[in-house]
Amino acid sequence: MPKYYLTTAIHYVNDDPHIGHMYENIVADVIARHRRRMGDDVRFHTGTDEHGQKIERAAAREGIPPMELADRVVRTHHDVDKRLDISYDDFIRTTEPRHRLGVLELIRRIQERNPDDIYLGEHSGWYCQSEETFIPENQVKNGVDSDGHKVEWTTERNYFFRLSHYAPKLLQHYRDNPGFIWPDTRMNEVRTFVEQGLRDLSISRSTVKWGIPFPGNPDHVIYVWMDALTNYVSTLGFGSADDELFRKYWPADLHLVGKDIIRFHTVYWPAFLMAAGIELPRRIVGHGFWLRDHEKISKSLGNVVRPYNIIDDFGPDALRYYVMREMVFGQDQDYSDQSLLTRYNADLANDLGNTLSRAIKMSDTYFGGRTPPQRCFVNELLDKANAVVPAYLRHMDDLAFQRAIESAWELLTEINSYIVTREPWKHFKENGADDALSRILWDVLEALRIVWVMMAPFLPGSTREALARLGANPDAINAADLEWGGLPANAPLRVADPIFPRADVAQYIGEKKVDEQQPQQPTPPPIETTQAVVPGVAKIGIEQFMAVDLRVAEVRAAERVPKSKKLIQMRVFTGDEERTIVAGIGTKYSPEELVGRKVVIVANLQPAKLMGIESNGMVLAASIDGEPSLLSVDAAVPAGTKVK
RNA sequence: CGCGGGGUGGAGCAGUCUGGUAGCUCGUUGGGCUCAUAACCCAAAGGUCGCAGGUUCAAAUCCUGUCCCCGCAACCA
Repeated sequence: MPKYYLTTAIHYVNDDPHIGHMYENIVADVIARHRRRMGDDVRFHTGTDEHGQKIERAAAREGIPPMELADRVVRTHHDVDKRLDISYDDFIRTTEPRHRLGVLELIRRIQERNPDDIYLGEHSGWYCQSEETFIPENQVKNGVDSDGHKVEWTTERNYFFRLSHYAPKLLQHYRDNPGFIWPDTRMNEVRTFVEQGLRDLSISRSTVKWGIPFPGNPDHVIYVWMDALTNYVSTLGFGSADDELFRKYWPADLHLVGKDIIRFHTVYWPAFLMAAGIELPRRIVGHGFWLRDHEKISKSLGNVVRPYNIIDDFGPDALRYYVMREMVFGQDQDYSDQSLLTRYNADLANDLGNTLSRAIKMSDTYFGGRTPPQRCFVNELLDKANAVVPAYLRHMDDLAFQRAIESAWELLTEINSYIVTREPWKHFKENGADDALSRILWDVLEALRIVWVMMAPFLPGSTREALARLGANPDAINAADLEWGGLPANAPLRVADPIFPRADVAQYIGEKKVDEQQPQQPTPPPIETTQAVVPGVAKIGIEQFMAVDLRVAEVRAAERVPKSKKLIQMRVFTGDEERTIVAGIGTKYSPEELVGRKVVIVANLQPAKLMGIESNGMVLAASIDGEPSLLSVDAAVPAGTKVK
């Protein structure tokens, strides 16, 4: 029995699961269920990534230990996975001892095999004392970070991984294994990145406490990505006394990840493994994102999607079906409850569910609650099934889930068409429940059974129910069950309520719209209020305010900064001199309309370089969601006038 | 010339690698059926495949140029 090891990325516990997490787990689950029934010995893992500074800080803001935050979010992940019927074999948390063993073993093997690959080096950057962390260059302004804390240029000694040595080996691996990264566009992207050369990677932090201590130097914590990636082997017992699973299932056959972290999985991870002398995973698959109105979903935009209501009201299979059917695998796709329910009604209620109802009802009526006594092995439904099933299987293997579902639907459509053409009700009236009618209805039920078997990985719960109603074995969903002839004759079947009751879309959207706009009630309060200004700002004295030199200035010339998105470079007259100011207001204002305008500026700001241009001051503007609105004064006020 | 994705009937999308009558879902219109969840079946209307050139017997598809939209990266002093 061939083994098949697949994983999702482990999810970061700084937030409750949303549509993105759900999607990734659903896709992995569909693959896992499909591989299982095709006869593979499947191992399917998911989990959570719980270390690192973000968690440390998020927990600190709530005034709780990091572990408490992690525990809480992990519970919601467990809960959501359960509600979505995710059939994972193991769930790893990076805070577990077994994970720590795996990470330490990975480092040990690298040090043993390639002693030069991990070395102590220096890392320089803006360091913030109060937050005990390095602040990215772009968040530092005038010696202060975005939260207003003082930063200093600091050099820290860190452990580094000699990633630079692995660029040629990685490129060779990409060449030798064209299927290593999927889809191809991602492969091209990664290859281009690696061809530009790789810099060594800092793999320890002395400024973070929440993590795994670096071996031999407990002042350092292992960098979160090195920590996190190792989950794929630590779950299998790598580094522990019992590594039987590791020996059996590694290398992974498929790592399923979001396209945003494809680089970590196709560059860092393989390089670590090469250095440690461990076999590389067979394939990394990067899926697309769910968008909202063509925009990326993010917490700061407040458009996070958590379709818990949908799951509650329509069942896990409604969501599972929608995400698998609607998204071209690998690409981005818009999410909306509206389109989900439209899909649900059109496909699941009207087609799949309704066909089940009508077929079962007829057989129930004509053949006394049983499947027809006569089976049939020559007809157009059989031909259609024989044509469709291989195509379906091919699409499943190609990760073309959308097309696989479409293949199943080809047969389903044919069934409905067949019913109308044969008019079983008319046949029954004219001839009673004779052999011919028996064969017609058995065809219908049998073809329908095959449709459901094809849908089994996507709709696990509903499929069991449907097969039971059809008089078939609810667990018979394997490759052999895709062949014509599986439905027993004269077996009891069951009439029941619609398996997918139609949704009143307009009414539902009207009532439940809250689900799209607001977080769920049980959701903890937002953890990171990104640059939320108002509440936390400290009071300052008048003398501090007076230290700010605000002045009226006249814009004399303005032009866009080439290649920037929103930067406008201006020459402004401040009463006694002209100076250059660069401002990020290009999304709202054009250079033409700025010229001649009077604006208010901070005249005594330290100069700063933006896109290589020195800016001497800041133009004041009120901004709503990043959309600036300039402060203005009466035209009569001369340039240079002080503002207070 | 930073990296990448996209522009196809009213809406949302396939198709582009491997040129050959432009396809799917929803919606609209007409007809049919009554077994079924006002479901199902048949048919119709509706597209200069962003724009301009080129290659070819033939271009949504290949090549060149160009415009627009969206992510990422770098900038919002």
